[in-house]
Amino acid sequence: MSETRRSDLDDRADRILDTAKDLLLRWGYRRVTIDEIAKRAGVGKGTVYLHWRTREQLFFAVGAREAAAMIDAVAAAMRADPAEIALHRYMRRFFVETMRRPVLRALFTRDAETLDKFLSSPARQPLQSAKLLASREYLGVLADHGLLRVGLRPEDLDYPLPTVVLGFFAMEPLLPPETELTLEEKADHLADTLRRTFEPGAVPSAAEFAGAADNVIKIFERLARDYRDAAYGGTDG
Amino acid sequence: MSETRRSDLDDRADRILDTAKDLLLRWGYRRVTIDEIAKRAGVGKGTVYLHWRTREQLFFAVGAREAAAMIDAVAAAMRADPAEIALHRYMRRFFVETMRRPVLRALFTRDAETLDKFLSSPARQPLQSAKLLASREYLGVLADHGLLRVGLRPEDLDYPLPTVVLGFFAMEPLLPPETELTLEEKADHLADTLRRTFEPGAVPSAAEFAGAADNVIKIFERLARDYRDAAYGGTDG
DNA sequence: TGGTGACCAAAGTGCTATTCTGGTCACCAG
DNA sequence: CTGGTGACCAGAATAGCACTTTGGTCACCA
Repeated sequence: MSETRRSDLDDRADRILDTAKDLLLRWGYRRVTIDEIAKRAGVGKGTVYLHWRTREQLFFAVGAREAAAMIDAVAAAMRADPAEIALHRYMRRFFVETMRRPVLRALFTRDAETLDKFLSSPARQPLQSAKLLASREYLGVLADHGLLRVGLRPEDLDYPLPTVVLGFFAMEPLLPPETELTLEEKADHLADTLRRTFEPGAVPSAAEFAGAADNVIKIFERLARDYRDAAYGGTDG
Repeated sequence: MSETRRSDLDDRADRILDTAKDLLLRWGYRRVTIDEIAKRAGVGKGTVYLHWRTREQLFFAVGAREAAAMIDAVAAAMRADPAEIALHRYMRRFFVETMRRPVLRALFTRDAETLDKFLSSPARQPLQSAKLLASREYLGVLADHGLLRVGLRPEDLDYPLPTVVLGFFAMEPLLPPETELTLEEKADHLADTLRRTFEPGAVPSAAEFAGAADNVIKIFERLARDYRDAAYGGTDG
């Protein structure tokens, strides 16, 4: 939430991204044209290309901005309650905040109609590594503060953690329509699974969370900033 | 593995299914024609239709027969060692045996090239419910014999169990090619997750497994039979 | 009477003409 | 002079059509 200096250009970028996001959700990736976005955002088509090099990068920016907002929400929760940095609490919130944002939900549940080839965008590459790095650092801090099961090293989670989380996203489109589970209940199951599988048996003390919270929050703030930079800087960095 | 009476018709069905499976794996769902299957199986095209009503049902039968064989392997392992009925051992083997059978692997990892619209086949409906029922019964037996965490009722697993398992299948196509994890290692992670999440902290005694094993094995034998019936009886039941 | 393969409708494929749209850049308003 | 624009163009997407393939049937036959 730290107010970085915002230029008029960023405001215009936001207007364009708002329009693009709106049309993306209403029409789906394929049907939205740059012309239409420019018209509705009240700018010339060329102006769009002053911000992003290609159509693909523009839509990537839509996703990156949403992701940044989602991570902001995660970091804010951690600031409000240090216990929120626990793996199961973090991933629980990650799940809920992602599913509540239509663009991200479509991304994570692979809504083909909305997203199409959006996924394979090569623009995601640099952010993928930023995300991986942040994840590694985060788990490192947890391990250092005894917030992972004893003997569990951060890299031990490289495979099983994303795999389990993926299951909860991938299950969404397969759930029968009459399912009565709320989003919160699903999130609880995810949290329960992660806590039992990866966290210590005894609940850590508030002091242990407090000691690690600052570092963890910094990691997520930086990650959010990386996403935002990727969204606006479009052309380079 | 119980030898049910096999007719000449079943032998012919097997020859056709063998051919269909072979071509399915080599050419993919789309390219395989009924003509080609009939020719290679040494029967007339009309004969294929004496066994299955549609092309879709024929390929469904290919999958059902594989599934039956996979469940046979699971049941055999349980017969050899009653401890194999534990949830984490069962799902571990389920995962390994599924991934080792190309047809099932393609099905579970959603290999689009091989399978295409194979998935949405309405013929799967009746087996889905058979599978669901078997799963419920199995979990019921586990609960009755103290092989689930105390307080955990079978229906409590309806959502989180398939969800976690799904993650391990869905992750497959997303793993970077240079991953060094073996199938066994992945299976170990799955087993570990399930054991910690759903099973009692203390390892149950051999007697507890032995008491439940007969019932559990019966459930899986019946399920295998249901799959086999669906594969051959094509037209009705 | 169980099995077959010629037959047919319908779906799929390849090809061409036409439309659409991402991306550029000469030009202009402030 | 400079940030912004929209007419313009190449190449990609789409529609339309002729032609081929193939799932499924059934009259016939060994």
